[in-house]
Amino acid sequence: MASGDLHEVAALRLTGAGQRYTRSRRALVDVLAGADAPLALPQLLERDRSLAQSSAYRNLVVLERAGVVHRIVTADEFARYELAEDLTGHHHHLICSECGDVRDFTMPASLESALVRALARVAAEHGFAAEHHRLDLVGRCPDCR
Amino acid sequence: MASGDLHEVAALRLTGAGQRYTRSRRALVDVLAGADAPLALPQLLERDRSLAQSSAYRNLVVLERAGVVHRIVTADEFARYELAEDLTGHHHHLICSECGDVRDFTMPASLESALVRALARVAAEHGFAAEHHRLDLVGRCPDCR
DNA sequence: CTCAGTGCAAAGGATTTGCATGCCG
DNA sequence: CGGCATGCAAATCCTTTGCACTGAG
Repeated sequence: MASGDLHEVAALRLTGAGQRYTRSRRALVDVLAGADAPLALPQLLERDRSLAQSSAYRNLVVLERAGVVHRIVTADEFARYELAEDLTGHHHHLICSECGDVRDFTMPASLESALVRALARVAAEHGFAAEHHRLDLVGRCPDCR
Repeated sequence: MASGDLHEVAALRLTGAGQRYTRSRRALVDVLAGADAPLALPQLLERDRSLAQSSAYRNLVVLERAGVVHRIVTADEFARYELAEDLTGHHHHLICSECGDVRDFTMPASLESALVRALARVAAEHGFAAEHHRLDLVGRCPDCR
């Protein structure tokens, strides 16, 4: 997605949620859009020094509620943030069990759709209203092997 | 797995890791074996009042390092613990996005193995040493719908 | 002027750690 | 006896919140 479109969509979703698309919210979206993996808060602050910690946390909550940002929790200390899937495309995460680093990957469409069908059946069996699924591959990254 | 075998395996793994299989560690394994879903710490303490909070946390770390217990992190505040997969069988988690509750489920073997093959390829492409995968289905549980 | 957004500093809360005591080997 | 395990209380550290200030409309 082009950067302009991205901001347009983000602005639309925020105003739809009764929120403004301010300078620092736009900055967060910019940083996330420029990353190829989910970022933890210290990484976000590092990539844009003008961000204040508390405001960043607060704005990430706002962006998440507006459906612009997605928050993920791995085994390590920090939560990580990425743009919502409908802005980036469906993907999964490769997580290093040693350093907690995360990378994106995708699966063959045929397998993905077989998975979705199977999960829909599972959800139905348990009376759950399925929202989404999450597939993580955990291992040692090249640096930690 | 029979309860006796379970404790035998647990004892073996702990001594193998240079650790003792003490009364409270055994109690943790008992509680986890009696649950049909991963438990958060307050739930563990509740199910066995003789457990002390700090020792429980400490022993869960020991048990995890010995490969007896597996720790999972959902989006909510508490980490959850379950017995290691080789003691219970491979399974996945149905997670309620509202209350954080977790249930176990399994997938058809054919799909599971197709998944494993695809993931092996992805790991290789990224230079990762694959350890395991994690598939979560997120939705609203019957109580929260 | 009004009110949401901001940033600093302080508070929260799950988890970890220090330390004195108890118990297994 | 020696050393790990225990449990209480205190410390940690990511994250949230209180509050006074600023800026957009």
